Amino acid sequence: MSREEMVTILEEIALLLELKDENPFKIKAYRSGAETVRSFPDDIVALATANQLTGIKGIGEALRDKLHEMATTGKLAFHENLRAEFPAGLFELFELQGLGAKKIKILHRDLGLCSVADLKQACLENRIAGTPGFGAKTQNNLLEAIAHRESHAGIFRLGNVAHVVEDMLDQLRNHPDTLRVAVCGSYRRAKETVHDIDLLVATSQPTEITSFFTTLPGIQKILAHGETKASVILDNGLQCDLRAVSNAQFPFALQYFSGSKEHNVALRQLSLRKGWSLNEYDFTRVNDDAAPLPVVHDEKDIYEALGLSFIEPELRENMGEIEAAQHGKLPRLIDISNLRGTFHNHTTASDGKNSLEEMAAAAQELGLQYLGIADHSKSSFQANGLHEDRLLQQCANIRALNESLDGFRLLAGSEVDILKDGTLDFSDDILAQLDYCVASVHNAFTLSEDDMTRRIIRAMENEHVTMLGHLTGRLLLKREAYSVNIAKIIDCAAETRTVIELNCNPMRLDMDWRWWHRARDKGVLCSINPDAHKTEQLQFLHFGVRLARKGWLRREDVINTLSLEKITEWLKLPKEKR
DNA sequence: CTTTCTCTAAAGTGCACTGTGGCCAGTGC
Repeated sequence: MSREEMVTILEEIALLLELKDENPFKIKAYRSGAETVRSFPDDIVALATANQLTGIKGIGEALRDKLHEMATTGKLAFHENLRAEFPAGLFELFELQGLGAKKIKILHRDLGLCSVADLKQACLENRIAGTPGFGAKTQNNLLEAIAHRESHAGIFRLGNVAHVVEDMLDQLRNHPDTLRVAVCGSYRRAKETVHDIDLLVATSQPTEITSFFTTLPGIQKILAHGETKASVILDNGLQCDLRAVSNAQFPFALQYFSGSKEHNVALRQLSLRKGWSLNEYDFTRVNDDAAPLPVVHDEKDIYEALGLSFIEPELRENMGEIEAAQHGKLPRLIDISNLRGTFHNHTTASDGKNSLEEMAAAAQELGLQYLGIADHSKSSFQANGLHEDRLLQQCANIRALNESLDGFRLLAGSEVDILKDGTLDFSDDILAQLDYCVASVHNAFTLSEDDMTRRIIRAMENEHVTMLGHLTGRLLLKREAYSVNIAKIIDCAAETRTVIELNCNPMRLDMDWRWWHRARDKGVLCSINPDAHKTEQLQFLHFGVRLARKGWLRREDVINTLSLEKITEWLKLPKEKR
């Protein structure tokens, strides 16, 4: 049994125990046990098999024995018995906003509901309102939550599919009949969520490639399998299409399947003006008066032939990129190699999984020159936020640790909560002792747009607030952004010289890419921050850079491209001089 | 279920918000 399967079982036990109204601390123990297994630095499956899981914090006698049973027998009797008590479809009810174990238990026990489909039916038949604990409003909210879930069916976050996409690309690239390979579609354009994955291979043996593709591991179902095209559903439900084309067709197919549709429509119109018809295979002359056809070896040649400089895939949304390319006004986009450091990262002091030292080492390994530590503040109780004394102690620890580091620095910051009225969770004299500060909203999400905007603006007006964390609080495919007037926030950021964060956590990617172009034009600076809660999550920077590119950002628009020396100077400047 | 200021038993995350039902319970951060 793999580590992932162990984690899944422990988490499922936690849900089942919740349904049974078990001791909350027992439930918490299974959750934290799952997390311990997930992030255990050594081969935990081997240790569990040998029954050597002793002295690990969070794994006591009971979990040790259960992990041993899983590792050696491939299953867990305790889990199977528990599971047999409830219908399988009950679990999906946990995905609905506003439903927890208590209410699900009532729905199941008193109304006999076993799935989201059952619940929807019951809501429509007005059978929920009137049940003790449920009213008309709840029934309505549930219907909305169900609609929300349905609208997200079959959509995936960019960050959640990156791994499997890169894996498939590698496998296809290594096939002897492959000449060129690329991923197209919204993934290539760095949309924050994607519906499906479009892969493209240049080959002279298309049938070999499509057959090979359908035998790759991790495929749940083959939807179609022809000579030049195959379509599959992966184990995670993601649809993945492959097209095999000739080497000559490859640039056209790459351009066509990368989209967006709107961008391609505009491009084809340009093409027609030159007397050429453009499709996924080639250019053709529409009549004898048309100019001779251009020679095309790669995608860049297509754009050049149409009088355009090369348009990076991230920009292809027909949002001004074609006009800019006509006039040579495209921005030189930021690249991951431009990053020198990053802000907004957590440690074990609040809800992170790694220590200061471990985070510093991981950042150095990535080639960064500095890493900002911004643990939660005291009001974020659920995240074990720091009180003043712990914050100042951490500050001292960071400065001491820096003494032993060469060519690398930790920066002492805080992710300070913006309280309901826009004041901050720490007083100015505490904040003044930090190198920088990220201010974020973590509670009272339901304020009106005006109140929320005023609240955030008040925080930005504070001299010590270097940047604004995850502006809208959205969790992609899970929770809508709270209401806030983004245009006003951007204006205020420009005025107060407050940086806005591009939070790279794949769940967030907030502020949204659609706003960055405008913010940049007003002189607002960006900080690309992973919001890392463990060392591996520093890799989120890759997603952040792709979304920054999508927002037309250049190196000079992003403060964490500054060298350690420059950023140190910059942080010392009063805000109005930044 | 785990940890510990323990040795057998107790403690272990607090608060805001929403909706329901009559002032509290469930959910989410």
